[in-house]
Amino acid sequence: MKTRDRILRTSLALFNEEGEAAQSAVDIANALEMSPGNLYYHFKGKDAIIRALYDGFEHEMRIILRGTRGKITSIEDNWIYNYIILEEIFDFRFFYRNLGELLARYPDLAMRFRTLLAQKRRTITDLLHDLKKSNVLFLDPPMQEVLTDQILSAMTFWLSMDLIEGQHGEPAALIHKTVFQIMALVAPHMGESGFSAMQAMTAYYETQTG
Amino acid sequence: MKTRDRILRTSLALFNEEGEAAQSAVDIANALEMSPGNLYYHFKGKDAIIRALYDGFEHEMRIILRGTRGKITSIEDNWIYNYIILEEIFDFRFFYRNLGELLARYPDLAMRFRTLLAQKRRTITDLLHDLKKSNVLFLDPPMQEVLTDQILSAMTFWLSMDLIEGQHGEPAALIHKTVFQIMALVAPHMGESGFSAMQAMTAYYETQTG
DNA sequence: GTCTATAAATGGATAGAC
DNA sequence: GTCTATCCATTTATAGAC
Repeated sequence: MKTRDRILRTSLALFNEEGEAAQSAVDIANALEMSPGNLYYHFKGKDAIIRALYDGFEHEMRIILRGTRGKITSIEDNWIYNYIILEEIFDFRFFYRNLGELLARYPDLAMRFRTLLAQKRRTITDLLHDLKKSNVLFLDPPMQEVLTDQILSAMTFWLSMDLIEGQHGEPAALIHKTVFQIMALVAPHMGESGFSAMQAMTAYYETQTG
Repeated sequence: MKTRDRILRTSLALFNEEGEAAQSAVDIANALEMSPGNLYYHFKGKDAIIRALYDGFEHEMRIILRGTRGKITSIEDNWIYNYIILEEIFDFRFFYRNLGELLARYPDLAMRFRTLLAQKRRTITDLLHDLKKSNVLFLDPPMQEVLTDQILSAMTFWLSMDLIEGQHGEPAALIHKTVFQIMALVAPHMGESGFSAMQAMTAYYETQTG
């Protein structure tokens, strides 16, 4: 593997496990058993590494967001789709655990992240629209706005909440729990079928965790 | 005013406006037109200042959380109560905009914040319980759990979301919007009256924001 | 491409005079 | 209580040898 890629891989792992703030350029070099000088030959510094990592994240996320135009028409599809998004976020969790800090430090990334968030918002809107058309969901426009915000928030801060709460369990369980919480935001708007769908989800959730 | 209090007041203002991470001990001293040495005479460093500020926040918040045992029985009471909590959080917004960072740096504060969060959770649970008793709300226990999480999340990350989204408007409008979003989490569980209550809230919200 | 060595900058902290 | 002066530690960044 090329040195550049090794640096990115190791940095990502370090950031995810120990937190981005705790790692200096020298720490990264040490973890790679490489001199700081060499690290600086490949990347101008920690900033450049973080930007390169964000490039990767953004690229992947855009593919996911674009990949499902009009294909999500059932609650089950929706469930899977949420899973895919959350898995991707989890792979770059260092970024989401430090959002405020990072976006304040890199205004260019802040702008790009906002654009990505707007894209995500559009995807959620489309998705809710499709579910309404399939008569799975019943929402008036203002409530749809609010629900979109709620989903977007849940998808952005689940990792922060986990960090705050302390006891970290299995990543799979955390992602599963978060998907469940997102579905629970939608469930109350599913009318008659909503109650039973929620029951089924709860039951399913219980077999997964309890 | 005592020097100690001047330091706390100015630090809080600086942290809230410029972000905690951007301020060094020397910056704070400069803002107070005071030597760093003098600052260190009163506080062992930025750490001690932050801890003192957190003491204040925790004290106030505990009073608010305890202050309304069994007094919230209507949706309107609930609205006001949310307002009071969010105003208090806003006064110490630097803390909430940097939660991850700060709690990682001060494990003792992390522990205290978790305890406070648990207290808040209990308050929300009690509150939902009272609203159920008053026949305003209809929830089965698992859904109540989920709704509690949703409310707690909304109350914890509204400032982060505002920071990310960029264009900051009036603080009052932001708080108002957040209260509305929290009420919108509850509204779908209010049965027949829920729809009309939500309509009324939306109308009211619209008159407030334009 | 990779290393060693070192400079430059920053922020945290203290001693001692007033 | 407050100031000046200074020191220490950490991190970023570069020059030049191999």
